[in-house]
Amino acid sequence: MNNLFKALNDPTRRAILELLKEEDQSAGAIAAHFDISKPSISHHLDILKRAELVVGIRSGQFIHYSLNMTVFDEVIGWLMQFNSNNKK
Amino acid sequence: MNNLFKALNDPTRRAILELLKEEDQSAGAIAAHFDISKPSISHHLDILKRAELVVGIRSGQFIHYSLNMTVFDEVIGWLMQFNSNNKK
DNA sequence: TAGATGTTTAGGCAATTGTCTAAATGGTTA
DNA sequence: TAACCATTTAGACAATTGCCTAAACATCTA
Repeated sequence: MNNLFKALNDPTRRAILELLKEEDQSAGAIAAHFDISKPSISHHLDILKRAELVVGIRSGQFIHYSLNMTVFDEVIGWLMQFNSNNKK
Repeated sequence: MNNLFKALNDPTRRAILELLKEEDQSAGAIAAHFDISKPSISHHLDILKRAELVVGIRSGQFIHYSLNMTVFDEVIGWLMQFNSNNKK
């Protein structure tokens, strides 16, 4: 849960997720959307990978990144506990 | 959205939210649950307040903190966009 | 008004984070 | 194999974060 919020706590990483929501993309294609160096994007992708929010699959020279939707449910679940009316 | 994830990206702050889910509490009562100085807890509360995740209402010397449930929906809404099947 | 209690503000410090450039790794193709 | 392209790793640096102690502020009560 901590890794998840850490990964989500950055505008660039959230933008990457929104990009991947539209279409799976290679690391380079992702980087092309930002005014940030490729190594930095690579680092962001690593953090997203560790949080299991994205998955990277190598295909030749390219590594194609895509969302791992299931993990989002975990965060949603944590947040949902506050919306139920089980106050003491 | 940025302030929200920033506020949520800390174990102590998330624990404070879980405490307040059970019962509204004063700043001092909240601090008593942690092995952290009161000023530090006060600072955490300030961050939660800025994110509008909690509300503090003074009652005499005490300030009673409670959750502002509505804001949680904003985060849930952002996360939900990834679970729909509107991929291109 | 003093003194006591609850909370926040101020200032400082170590750890973490996001960025960069340079160099290394993995894979393709001539 | 050599040149090339895609990506990551390494190392450095400034900005941010979370913690602390000391001091200030706010409120109540004697």
